[in-house]
Formats: sequence, C-alpha cells, structure tokens
Amino acid sequence: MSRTTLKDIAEKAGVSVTAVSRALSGYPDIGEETRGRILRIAEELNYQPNIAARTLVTQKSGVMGLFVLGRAKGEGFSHPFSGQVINGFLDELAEDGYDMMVFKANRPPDSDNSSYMDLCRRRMVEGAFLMGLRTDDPWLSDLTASAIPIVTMDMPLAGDMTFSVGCDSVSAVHAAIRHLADLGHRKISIVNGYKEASVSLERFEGYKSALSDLGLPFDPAIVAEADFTAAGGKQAFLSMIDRAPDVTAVFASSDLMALGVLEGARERGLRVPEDLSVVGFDNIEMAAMSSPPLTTLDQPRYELGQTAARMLTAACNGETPPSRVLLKANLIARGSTAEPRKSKT
Amino acid sequence: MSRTTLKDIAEKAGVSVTAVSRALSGYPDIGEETRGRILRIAEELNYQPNIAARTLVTQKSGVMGLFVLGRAKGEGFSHPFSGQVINGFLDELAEDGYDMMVFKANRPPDSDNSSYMDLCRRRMVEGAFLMGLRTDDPWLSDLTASAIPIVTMDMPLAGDMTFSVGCDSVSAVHAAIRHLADLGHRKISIVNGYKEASVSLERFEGYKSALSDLGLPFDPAIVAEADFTAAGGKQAFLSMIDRAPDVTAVFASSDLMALGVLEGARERGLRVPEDLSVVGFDNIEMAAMSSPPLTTLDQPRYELGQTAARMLTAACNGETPPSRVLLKANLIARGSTAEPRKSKT
DNA sequence: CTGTTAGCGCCTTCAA
DNA sequence: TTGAAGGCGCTAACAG
Repeated sequence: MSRTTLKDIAEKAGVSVTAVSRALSGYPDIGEETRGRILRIAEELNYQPNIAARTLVTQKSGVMGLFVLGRAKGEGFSHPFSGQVINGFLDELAEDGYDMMVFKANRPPDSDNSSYMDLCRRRMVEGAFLMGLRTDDPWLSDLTASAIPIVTMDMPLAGDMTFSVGCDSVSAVHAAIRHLADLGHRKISIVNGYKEASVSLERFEGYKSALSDLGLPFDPAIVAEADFTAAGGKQAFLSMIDRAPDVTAVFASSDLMALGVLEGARERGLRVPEDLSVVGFDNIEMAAMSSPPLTTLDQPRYELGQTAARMLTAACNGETPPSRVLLKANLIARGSTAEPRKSKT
Repeated sequence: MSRTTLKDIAEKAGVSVTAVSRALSGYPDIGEETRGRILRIAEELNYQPNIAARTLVTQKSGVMGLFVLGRAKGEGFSHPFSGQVINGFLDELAEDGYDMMVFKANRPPDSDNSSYMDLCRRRMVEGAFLMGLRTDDPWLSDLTASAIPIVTMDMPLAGDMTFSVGCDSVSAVHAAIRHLADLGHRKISIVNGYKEASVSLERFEGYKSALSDLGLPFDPAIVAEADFTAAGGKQAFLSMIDRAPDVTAVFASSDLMALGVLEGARERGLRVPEDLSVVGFDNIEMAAMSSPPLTTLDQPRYELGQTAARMLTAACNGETPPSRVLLKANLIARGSTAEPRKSKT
C-alpha cells in the first residue's frame, strides 16, 4: 500500500503533480525554494515512489533477472559456489540502482512454463544473468536471439545481446598441472565434469595442452568423468585408480569432486599427499577445511558476480561490453599436494 | 519490450480491449467462439501481459520479497544452509503464481538505505521472507509494525502481520543430548552460537533441560560460545577442552562449528569418536562427508522454505496462518558419536 | 520556473 | 455477451 502519492504531496505543497515529480527526480528546472518545500513534505510523508507506475511510462523496470539453473540437490543455490557470485551481482546492481528478481527455471520436462525470455518480458526485466546453463539447454536458441542483454556464467553464447563471464580455465588448469609436474609427478589423472558444462571442455583442453607443454604423455585411461559432485568424484576416482594404480596425482575439475577423491583415497588406504596429490578447482569454503586442506584454483566468485552486473548494466545503457570476460583463477597451494614418494617410480 | 498488448490482439480479433482482457483472464462472460479466437491470436502473437500495468490497477504486484541478511563471507547466500530453503520458498511461490525479488540488505552502518519495508513499498511487494535476522537488528520495530505479512526464519516477532518458521530446537537438542547420554556420556559440552541469534537461546534451553531431565549436572565451564563458523567453533572448542579435558562429548549448535570441533580434536590428538563424540546441527551436505561423518540434527530446509511461502501467500490472501510453525529436526546418527572409552571414568 | 495535457497497458464498473 | 469510459500513479512533451 504505497499510501502517499505525488498527488498528496502536490496538494499539501500547493503545486502541481508535475512539479513534485520534477523536484523529486532532481530536475534543475524548479525553484530552489519550492523544491525544498516539496522535498521536506515528501520526507515527512515518507513518500515512496510507485515503481510500477514509473515502469509503465518509462518502459524501464529497473529490474535484472537472475536464473539459477540446475536446482537439484547440491546444484544451483545450494551449490557452495553460487553464494558469493550472487552477493557480488546483487551488490553491484544495487550500486547502479537496480533490483533483482529471481526466477524459477527448472529444466524440462517439468516446465510447460515459458522460456526464460517470456518470464522477463512479463516483468519488463531489462537484462538477465544466467548461472548453471548447459550446452543442452532447450532454450539456448531463444537466448542467442534475445532482445535484452544476457550475461551467462561460464558459457559463451553467440548472440548480439549475449555476454559471458568466467574464469580462464585453460590457463588455470595449466598452472595446476605445472604445479604437480614441478613437484615431480608424471602420471597425473583428471577427474572432469560432464561434457554438457562448457567448462569441462575447457578444463580438459587445459589439461591436455599442459601435458603436452610439459612433455608428459596423455593417457585416456586416467581420464575420468563425473558430475561435479563429491559422491560422483569419489566413484570416478575409485574406478580410475583401480585401473591405473600408478597414478600419483589427480586434478579434479571442482573442489567437490576433489573432496570425493580425498574420500576415495582414504578408502583405498592411500595417504594424501604422501601417496597421492590432489588439486581441486573453485576454492570453496570447505576446501580449506578438509584434511589435508585442499590445493585448489581460486575462483574470484564475488568479482565474477560484480563483473556480470557491470556488463549487464553497461549493455542496458547502450554500451557494448566485451562479449566475454575471463578472470584469473589463482593456484592456492595447500596440504594436499607434495612430491611423490621415491618408491613409486 | 512487451511488444504485443491487449490492444493489438483486440484489433486483430475485431473486438474491444475489454473483451480480450476478459477472455484472457478466464472470465465466464464471454462467447465461447470469441474467446477461442482471442486465445488463438494471443498465442500466435506470443502475448505476455505487462505486469507493471496490471500491478498499477490491481494494487497487487504478485511479488514476494526475500531478504537474506548477514551477507559476510559464509553468511547469507553463502551459507550452506540457505540454498535449499530458498529453493523450497521459490518453488512454492511459483506454484501460487508469485515471483520473488531479492533485496540487498546489509546491516548498518553501510546502510543509509531505507528500511526493509520501504524497499517493499516501492515495488508493492506483497509479503516478505527474512532469513538471518538477529535480535539486535535496528529495524526490528519496523518489522513488527509492518503492514504487509512477514515471515521470519528462526526468529519469532510479536506483530500482527509477522509469522515465523523454524525447527523445534528445544526438542531437537534434547534428542541429541539423550543420544549422547544413552551412549554413556556424562560430561557433555555445548558449543553454542552467539546470543543475537534466537536459536542459540533455544538450543541452550534444550541443552539445559535435557541435562536436567537426564539427571546430569550442568557445568558452565563446559559451555562455549562461537559465531556459527567452523573457525570459530574450533577456537571455542580448543579453549574449552583445555579447560575441561574430561569432556567426552560435544554438542555444537551448527554443523559448521561441529566441523571446527572435529578439526580442533584432530589438532589435540583426540580421536573421534573414540576419545570424543561430536554432534552437530543442520545436516548440511558437508556433514555426511567429513571424517568421521557427522552425527547431526537434520533440518528439513526445503520444507522450511515451502512452509514460509505457504504462510506468506495465505496471509496475503487474508487467511491467518499460525504465528509460528516449528518443524521437526531429526537426529541422524553417523560415525562421530560412540560410547566413551572405559578408561575415562 | 511552473502547470496543463496525454498517455503507458491494464482492469473494472456501468451501460447497451 | 460485449463495448465505452474512467482511472491506477507516474513521466514527458508542450505551453505559458
């Protein structure tokens, strides 16, 4: 119930509604004295503009949409990764005077619901940020054809109005593999995520190119694939290590999977880092707390969110941000990596 | 750009705007034949109603607000707890046709920004869900006087329009302490959260009453207080255990703190559960993955969110939900609890 | 500098 | 069963 309206103020101040509107929006063409009076009365009545009305006439809602896809247990909001990204996004938006609306966007088939874009149209959302988008999303083509700016996380799209943020996976993984190689490891396995995540492809790319740069052989037998979860990572690791017990180091494409690897190692009686070195990706809170603490690649989550917001607001104001921004993920060396034991080749 | 409007459809169908409006909102007073035609055209033009316009006239936005307070690292969105609560809230809202807006709401002093309620007024938000509210929040009085329904998580407020959801901490903690006592523990410490969280009070209540029911003495020296984080929990535990080395079991008011206790025990060379039993609260994902896996009280997070949404929509529709709904937190016994060693008394 | 006039797109009486 | 008229609260021309 936005009780007080411009009209109320206008009457009380003995001026027209327009005058009030102008005074409140800080236009210069209004008498110092009248403006003061108006402002005071507005304050007094605790006036809050009715944004729906404003939106109707300006055709701008001041709202950005957030879609957190993949909402199964441990995905989406529940993912330890999302929180800080959202915080960064939200803070930066607030800075620019935008509010944020979050939309439910389950994947089909439980969606006879409209595509992302329809949801935005209804609310006149000006731009959208999508997290957790996969290459097999059925609405991908809607997105590339979008009329409003879209920023995706970790998933570049080829559209005029689409932009993406993420970390430079290739060079990050490169650093991780080099770190292991520097320690003396030569049999380095990768526990990667599923292929529908475009980061998986990039990280695999980084893995292969690093091996090649370092003169290490690539062995498909020590490439494992999981679903980014701890349980999945553990399983994938176990069947890999049973196949190739001479592996001395594992790079996992996410901390959650790396934690699963740690668990699997424990189950096989392998000590970390003495018998096995493990590197993760993300630097989620939990990574510093495992035993041993996890060596990992730190994704600047808050900054990723901020960057997304900045690109979105820029695009909404007619500017043209770069279509893809990659931040750097730094290697954080902790206790889960060390030199391989001499005894093992 | 909500291109197509009622007018467009009206023209194309050769009827009035009113007719279209009625057909689309499913009113009965419209010819079967005309309605069909209108619906078809609307579909064809991919019509999406302009909700700002609708809001303006109906005075209902169809938006619920979400405030996730306490946005420091590890708090708010980043807290492993929040995700599923939000998912449940969002899903249930969508069920009832509501959208959700998330507001930035840092604590003072970085807020010259308006109170929660002002933010809602501007957007004509119909109801709000607040997570992470503390007893020392400066806007508490605004909330209790709110004109729109408010549901708080874990923090009952005495207002006409305020409701709260949460778990029954007292009985949950009771179960935890009984579990430990049943195993044979007699020196059971508590690592509690800070007093500004009302759950801390309740859990302390549960702890004391359980001890008394079980005929165990209450000893202030083995009551520790931390900040709900792992690091804090570890610190609090360490100084407590050094003071009272004969403690054989610890109940922590959050899993994060319990994990910290595990870490602290490791540091002191105490084996869990042989030398020390540990029980947490929350059953966050991570709890099942520690070593040993944590015995804890499972909070039904998704259901908490759902319940909050239901109460909110009910209250918005003029119904009167109970002012407080408490769900049950069930004890999940895992590897971190066992009988105390005989050697220790 | 200020007021008047006109809608933004939709819903809701009231008539026909 | 349908249409015409009015207005939700605000901003954006255009006058004065």
